Amino acid sequence: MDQRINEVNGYLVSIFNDVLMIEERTLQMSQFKDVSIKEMHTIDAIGMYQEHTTSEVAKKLGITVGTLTVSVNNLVRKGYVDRVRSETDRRVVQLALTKRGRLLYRLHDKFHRDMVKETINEMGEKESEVLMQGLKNLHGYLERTKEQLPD
Amino acid sequence: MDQRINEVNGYLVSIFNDVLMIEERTLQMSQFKDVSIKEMHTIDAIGMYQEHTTSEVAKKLGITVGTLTVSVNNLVRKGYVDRVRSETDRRVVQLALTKRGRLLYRLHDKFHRDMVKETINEMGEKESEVLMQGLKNLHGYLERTKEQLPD
DNA sequence: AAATATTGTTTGAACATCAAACTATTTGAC
DNA sequence: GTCAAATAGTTTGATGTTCAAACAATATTT
Repeated sequence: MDQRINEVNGYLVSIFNDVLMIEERTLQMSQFKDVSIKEMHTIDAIGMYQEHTTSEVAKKLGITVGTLTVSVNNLVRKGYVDRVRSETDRRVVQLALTKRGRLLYRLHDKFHRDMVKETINEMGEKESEVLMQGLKNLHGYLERTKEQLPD
Repeated sequence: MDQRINEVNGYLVSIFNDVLMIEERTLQMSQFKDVSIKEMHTIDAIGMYQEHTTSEVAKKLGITVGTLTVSVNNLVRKGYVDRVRSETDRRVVQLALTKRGRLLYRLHDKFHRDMVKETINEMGEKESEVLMQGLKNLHGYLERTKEQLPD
């Protein structure tokens, strides 16, 4: 049992590191060299479809609003994000991707989907169901742990 | 199938973010408030047992040697890491954890192990085997992807 | 012995992050 | 309706992270 725990733990850690590393390198090799991995995640959190406020995106990313403002300044300057003041509440800023931002979003999304697709294709229907259940358990445990943390 | 991919992908992303967030918050609440999550991973890469050179640790972390030198400066100042010049090759620096560094290492390791243990305990022997197989597949795919990247 | 290679450090520039002070706007209390 | 309080976002100062490039010290090769 202890052995199993170490093995699963090891795979998880490796997977985390590899995904980040591959994402980062892939970006640097693409036409989007001016985007860091953190900026990529900000673009991902802003999302393709609806507009989202600064506060919403900051919460989703788990960073402060101030940090996001700075990052969005850079992304606007580089042409990936648009800032739009809300008409109904002039305090609110809606964030949205530019055309170029959406192009990058789709590229990144494809990387993620291909990664998972490849894994699942090697497994049967039943195994992939169990894998998902395992991830769901892990996710549930983490959500419960998060709730126990102060504020 | 497409739905399954989205679900697995979603869980993976959430798990990544949650683990990082929980690790960070747990550190801030502990007696180790002066250690960031990045520094924690550096401590983890230096490891409990053998000494490792600066180059080895940098490679493991996927950062440049220069970046590691700066980070190790801080960790030495804060009392978590010792630098020892190799006797056999005076260019080489061996990195090792101090007593306090080892204490933190064990705390972090326990967090990881508890996280996985909880998940596995909720599953039967067979399911945990399948979960591991899934993670192994994913890991294999990532390793192959990594090899295809230039240097 | 001199040229070359290796190991690590330093430095300058850009980004990431937070907390706290600040501005603009909206909401609520009276 | 006005004024106080709350809310949304920005700015700023401090610290950390990261890389590339220049550098220093040491080891290896020729």
